[in-house]
Formats: sequence, C-alpha cells, structure tokens
Amino acid sequence: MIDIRLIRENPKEVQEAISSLGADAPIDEIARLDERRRDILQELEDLRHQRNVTSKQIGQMKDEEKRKQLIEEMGGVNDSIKTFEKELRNVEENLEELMYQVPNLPHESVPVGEDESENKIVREEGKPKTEAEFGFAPLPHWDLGPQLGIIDFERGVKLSGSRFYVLYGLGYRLQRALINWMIDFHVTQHGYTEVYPPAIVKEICMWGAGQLPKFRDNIYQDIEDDLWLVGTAEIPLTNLHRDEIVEADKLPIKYVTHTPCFRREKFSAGRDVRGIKRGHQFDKVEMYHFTTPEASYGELEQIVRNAEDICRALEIPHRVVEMVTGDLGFVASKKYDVEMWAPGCGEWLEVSSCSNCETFQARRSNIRFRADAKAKPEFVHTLNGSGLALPRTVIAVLENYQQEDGSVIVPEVLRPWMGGVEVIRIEEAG
RNA sequence: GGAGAGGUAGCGUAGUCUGGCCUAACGCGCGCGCCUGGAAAGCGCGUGAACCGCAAGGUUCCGUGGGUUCGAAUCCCACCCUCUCCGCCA
Repeated sequence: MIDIRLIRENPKEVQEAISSLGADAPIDEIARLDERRRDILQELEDLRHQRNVTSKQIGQMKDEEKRKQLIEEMGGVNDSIKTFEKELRNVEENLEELMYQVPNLPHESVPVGEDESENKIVREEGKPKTEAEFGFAPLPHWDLGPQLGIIDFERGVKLSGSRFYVLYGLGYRLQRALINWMIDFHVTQHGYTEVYPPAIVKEICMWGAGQLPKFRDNIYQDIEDDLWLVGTAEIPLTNLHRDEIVEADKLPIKYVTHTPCFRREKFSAGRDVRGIKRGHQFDKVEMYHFTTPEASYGELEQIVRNAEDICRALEIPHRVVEMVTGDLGFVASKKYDVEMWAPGCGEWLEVSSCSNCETFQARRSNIRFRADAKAKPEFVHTLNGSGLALPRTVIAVLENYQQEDGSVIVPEVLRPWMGGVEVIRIEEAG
C-alpha cells in the first residue's frame, strides 16, 4: 500500500511511476473517491458534533416541553447522519479495494527499463568453468541427479503430479546440510535471529505481505479453514509484527528462517518444467529486516552481501543483478537478484531475490516504530532476501562440482554438515 | 468435538447488572524534573491511536458488523478470535 497523500498531491508523478513499472492502476478513480471521502467526512463530523452537543443538553434538560422539541429536531439530523454514513462506507470500501491494487513505487535510484532483458549486472565473482576446464561436457542436474540416484522425478509425479520430485540419500542430505549451514552462517556471521514460523497462515497475512489480491491465483489455499500456504517465508515474517509499535532501539530486527514454500506457478505454465528449478514445493532460507527509513537502503546492500557471502563460501561463480523498473514486481521499491552459474543447464539461476519494500508492507500490516519515546509512530521499512533458495543452490552445487565419472565433490564448507562426506558417488549415494 | 470464561488504548486491569458526571479510571512501563558524588528507591508533573483541517478545532475508535435509543464500552442480534478444562492425538 502506498501513501494516499502521494496520489492526492502528485497524481501525475504517481501515474508516471506506475507506468515505468509496466503496470496500471486506477489513479484518477482513487483521487476522485479520496476527494469525495473527505467531503463526506466534513459533513458527517459537523452533524455528529451537533448530535453530541444536543444529546448532552437533552440529558440535562428539566423542561419536558423543550426536551421533546429537541428530540424531535434530532430526527432529521439522524437521518442525514445515516445517509452520509452509508455513502462513506461505500466510498471507503471502493477506495480500499483500489488502493490494494496499486503497486509499490520504484526508488529514484532504480534504472528505468522495460523488462528483465534490461536488468543491470552490478558485479560478478568467480569465473564460470569452461567445458575445456571441465575436460568433459558437464551434465545438467536432471541427468546427474537420477544417475546418482538422489533425484527421482518419476515418483514425484506419481505422488503429486508435474513439478514435484523426490530427493534421496545424499541428495536430501546435501539439502539439509545447506539449510543448517546457511542458517548457522547468517546467525553467527551476519547477526540474525533464527525463527520457526507457521507456513500456513490466515488470509489477513496474505493481504499484509502484499500477496493479495494480485497473486491470488498463485496461492494454495485450504478453503475449509481459510488457511493459506505461504509461497515465501516473507509472508509469516512480515506478519510477526503486524499491528505492533516497535521501539526504535530494537531496530533493525533481523530474522532468518527456513520454510517450505508452495506455489501454484500458474503464471509460468510450461516454463522451466525440467529439473528441480521451479517446483510447486521447495525450501528456502530467508532473511528479513524491520528497520528505519534512514537505514533501509544501507541494509538492502547488506542483505545482498549476505547472500553473496553464501555463494562465495560455496565457491560457485555468481553475479548480482539490479532490477529495472519493468522487472521490480508488485511490492519492491528496489530489488537485486543474486544468480549462481549452472554449467550443466547452462544458465544463471536466481538463488536469491533481495528487496526493500519501504513502507509498502508496513502500511498493509500496520507495523510502526517510535523514533523516540515522545515521537509519533511511523511506519517501518521492511526488507527481505533469500539466503538462499534450496533447489537452485542444490543444482549449482551438483553441476559445478561434478566430475567426469558422474560423482560430485561436496563443497568443503558443507562437509561438517554432511557427516564428513567428501564425494557423492553413484554407488554410495542412495 | 463437548463445556466454560473472556476480547477496553504499549502491557495488566476497572467500568457493563442499573445507558447520560466515560471528554474511559487505576497500576506497570515510558518521558521530564526534584533528590544523589552517580544510580536505585522515593516524590512531582506528563504520557493512546487514526482521520479531516493552514490553523483554531472537530470526528472516530472499548474484538467485528448490524439493531434499539435524542444518546451505547454499557441493552439486543449475528459473527470472528483468544484462553481454560475435558475428549482425541504426532
């Protein structure tokens, strides 16, 4: 949710900003309803004032005659109040519905661009290994995994349909090792507090994090109990402090968590169907900050660095990409992706997406802080960043560390979390 | 699933039976000051939020939504949520 004052005061600029996102929003209609709302409020408040004053008089009145007369007069006032109240409710309902459809506005530093093809590569670290350096043609993980007996696509489909798979043995062990290692890394090296939140939440949480109404079709839902499966830990983490006022000295609050994520992938039908890159269910380690407006952009850079630290420790080539306006999405003011190179499938995999949402989620979720004890509460800024998404990190490990005989070397940092295993071999993997 | 209790401002609670002095009290916490070598304690003062308005000021909010009434935290109806006990259970 953006501040309606922006629309009230600079409707043109807001309209342009939204156009730069390649999005659309009913700004004119919002401005019209906002004005009508304020007009009604003015009328209504005058009438209510009149009612309050008169009612008080009636309560104290001794003269029965005058008393009856006043009560009579109040009849008309009450009718007007009821009429205005009804219209106000109507206008506010419409206004809110429209406001929920307005995307977040881009930060001034975000490069203008049509779509992802114009995203800027900010920096790159580690050289992708060439085929010559490998000494053989590296396999994609959808060949490597089944060959090692650690990924089973057929049985995944048997259980749950397309875009599901089963991990076995050292494959699953590798994922577990990554999860625990990454969480420990963020806790000990980056100062995060680890949390374990619910992965299915009430509808209100979906609105608060900006998932509804826009992404309704992409969310799994239990209709009977009105519970929604989260597509990212960002949702429960945002809602941890919903309707709270946080003291400034507690900020920044930095959480790291690991949850399953569920996505219907209705918007990507037919894309990335091979392998484990885009499943309906996947695990993700997620970083999340609640912070002040002054600190948020510095912290966005920090979150990106935190994600890069993981890539670096794994010794996998990676790069940071800055999103242009056309690829920002609905909730971010500014966003970076971190991508790992996957030599088998020959593409850069988005393993992390780091966003500063400024007050967009905080407004929807009513999360505020007090700069000091006397200050008025103001909205916090919220930031999120994957640290990292599991299946894609598993892909990158398998494809970068594969050897000619089909075995995969375990990255050194992971070995303590792998029970000392150094190589995943065909004969021992399962 | 059964029975009961409850939802009041950052937290804890009073007020509801008996509608108007509720413009919501009190405690904790927090802020300022006094005191002190410094602090704690103590004492004094202050301290909810949102919206409209240049301002003065006004309006709204006692879980949510309706209703009754000149007037509702208080009465009536519906719904939501939380807790406790029992049952079942990883």
